[in-house]
Amino acid sequence: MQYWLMKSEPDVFSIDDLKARPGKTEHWDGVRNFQARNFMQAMRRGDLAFFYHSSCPEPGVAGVVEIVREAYPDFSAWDPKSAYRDARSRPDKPVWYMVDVRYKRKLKRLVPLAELRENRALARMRLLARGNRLSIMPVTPEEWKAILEMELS
DNA sequence: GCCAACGTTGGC
DNA sequence: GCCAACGTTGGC
Repeated sequence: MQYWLMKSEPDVFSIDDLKARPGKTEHWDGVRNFQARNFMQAMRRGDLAFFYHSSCPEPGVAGVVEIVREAYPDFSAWDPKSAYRDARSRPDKPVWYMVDVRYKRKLKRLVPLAELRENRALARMRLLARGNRLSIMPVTPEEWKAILEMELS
């Protein structure tokens, strides 16, 4: 079992949007970065991920989701109406992949990025590394635990 | 294979 | 809106 963090802009898709979804499940499309894609392909059913809100007034960890379907081709890449369209990826030769996630819960409060930066237990967390732009990344069990503790403080 | 130019991410 | 940092592209 592995832990992950997945970024989403809440204006586009928030933890509340996921919660409101039929079956509380959604496919995580639109990842167009190779490193992030590779991490998604390493995800396994049952893995847990933090749902992180980015590019918004208060960025931070908003909730927990479960991976319920492992990587499969991201069909938005060949949807002419999609903003994520990428002609390099085709049904017979997909380049981009997505997973399905299911809502588990919202944290009791949003744990803001600013607080994560203050927690010495997270000093080496990938999310906090200088210039980090990855939208999908692994989280260590220690980091996972530390963030869940912050939820209650 | 190098690397400059460009586009994007994302915090502030 | 600004800008630092990074990934990608494309000329050579």
